[in-house]
Amino acid sequence: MRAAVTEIVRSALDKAVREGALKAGRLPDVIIERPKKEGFGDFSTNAAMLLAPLEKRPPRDIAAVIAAGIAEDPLVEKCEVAGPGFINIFLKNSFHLSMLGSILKKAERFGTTDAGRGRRVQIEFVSANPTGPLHIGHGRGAAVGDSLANILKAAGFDVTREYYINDAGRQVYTLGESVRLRIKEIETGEPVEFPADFYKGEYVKEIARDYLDKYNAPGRAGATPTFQEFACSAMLDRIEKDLKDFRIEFDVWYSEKSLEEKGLVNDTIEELRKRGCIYESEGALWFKSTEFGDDKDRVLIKADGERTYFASDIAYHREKVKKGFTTLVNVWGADHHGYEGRIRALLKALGHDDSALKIIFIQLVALMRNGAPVPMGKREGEFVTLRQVMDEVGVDACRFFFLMRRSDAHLDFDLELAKSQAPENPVYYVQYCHARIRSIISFAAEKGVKIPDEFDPRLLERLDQKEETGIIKHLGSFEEVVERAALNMEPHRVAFYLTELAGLFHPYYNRNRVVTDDAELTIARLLLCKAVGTVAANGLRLLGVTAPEKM
RNA sequence: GCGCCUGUAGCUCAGUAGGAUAGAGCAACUGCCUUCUAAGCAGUAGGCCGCUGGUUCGAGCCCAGCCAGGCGCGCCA
Repeated sequence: MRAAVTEIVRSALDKAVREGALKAGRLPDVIIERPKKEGFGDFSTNAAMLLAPLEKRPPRDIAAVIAAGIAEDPLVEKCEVAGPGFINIFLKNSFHLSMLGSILKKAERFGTTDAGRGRRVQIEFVSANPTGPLHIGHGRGAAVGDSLANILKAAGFDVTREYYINDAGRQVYTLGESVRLRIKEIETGEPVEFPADFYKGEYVKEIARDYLDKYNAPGRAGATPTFQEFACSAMLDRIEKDLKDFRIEFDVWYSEKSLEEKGLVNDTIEELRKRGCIYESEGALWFKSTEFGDDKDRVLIKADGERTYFASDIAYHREKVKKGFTTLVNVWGADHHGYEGRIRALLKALGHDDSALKIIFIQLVALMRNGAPVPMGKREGEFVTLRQVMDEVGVDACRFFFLMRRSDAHLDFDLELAKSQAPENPVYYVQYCHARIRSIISFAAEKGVKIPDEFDPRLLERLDQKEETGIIKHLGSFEEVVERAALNMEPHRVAFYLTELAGLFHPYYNRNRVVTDDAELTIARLLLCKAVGTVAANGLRLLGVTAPEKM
């Protein structure tokens, strides 16, 4: 929609240059915006103000020339110069009506564009350590990552979802040992003393019991996995199940352990060494990351010969780059922002442009109940799990709430609000918009009114109320919203868009009867309703939220 | 101390690439409505966009400095 208007303005500028009304100098990029005020038209441009210094003429004079050209376009109702030199463009209602027609035609495809031109994007998210269940913070990252992947796909990118499994190193070892102690506890019936850094959650006991059921059964023979292997894989199963129930599936589960097994960690260190980015000091092996903008150099191999976590991370990111993605997205908890510098340093050290890397930081979630914070014991593994929250409020509300705010802003998640079937709950407000439309359509069907697949476009001219035009205009901006959400990697824009759409539709419904004795008007309004329902469903799908038929 | 994020209406938050008189929802106040499903309507009120300076035709947005809150600054993962 905006593209069409951009074209109109551009050709008016070209024409002015051709006719000598403007100098043929460099024309600035045409910026088209949607004015906040209705009186400023459907679109406006500040092109004249940008040209003023180059033309050395008052912006309003230039605006008048351009506006005259724009006004000649058949799609344009009128074109005015306003304020310091804005050009306000008012489109003919027929333009909006044809927009509605094209939305109905595109149906579930409406909202998809080819802005990404098939460029490959990898988005790595969640990547929680398999040492405990997913908590509420992981949930937010999961919702953001998954929805962003949907949005990028809709905007024409080729998206791969990836989960990096930290199945090597100290933490999973400790998990295995924790399970071993619990098993001992069960077998001996005596309480066992647990070291401070061991995992003490209930899930460890469950895994211990599972292990005993499976491998200590009488008459069992054959190979027995290590506690570590068993515990890690059991934890991953749980995580995968939680995610699946949260409607998230990954294309790739990438194992940290496999990096080591394939010798990729060594390869990466060797490559860095060849590039002169490695040195030894105090018995440890260092990556000279400060040469590439990091705060301090980083240890890869400790004096005791152990690798650091970062050593596998450099190998992992080297593999990502080798796969040929044009964009790498990492969704991290805000507590990881200190890692950005070293990863960027690595990419630069390997000779790559680090601007391909985009890191999205997810701020913490504060759970609230009726406006008061829910106390979250951080110690002893007593955190609120994603499972608890999605079981309590439902997946739809949970996902929507995670996506209602910018990722880098703190989120107050009110459990009671999320559950309530009340207008102040934005999830129900939006979903109900869809359900209500389905209900209207089936009511019409009962009355024998069917929505035709093909119709005379002139029928839509009955949609002549300002409110109706307003809804159509909002529908028309959906593609731009998806595109912007994709390019800026801000899924919350879609959630806001949907809340606004519902906020336009509900009042319209309240004031206007759709199914009436006026057959033409009924069809026209049904078509409008259908379009709203389609866009609501398309938007909700991007968020991973269902669009119910009934509520 | 250094780095990152945040600071916008009573509350929770939007604010498009620097544009015009800064918006929404909730809460509050006034008056209505009860429907194709109740999640509504009309109106009112509410603001030093953390503070100070700068950049320019124009700043909530960009720059510098301060203030406040959160997070991070290991040969931890």
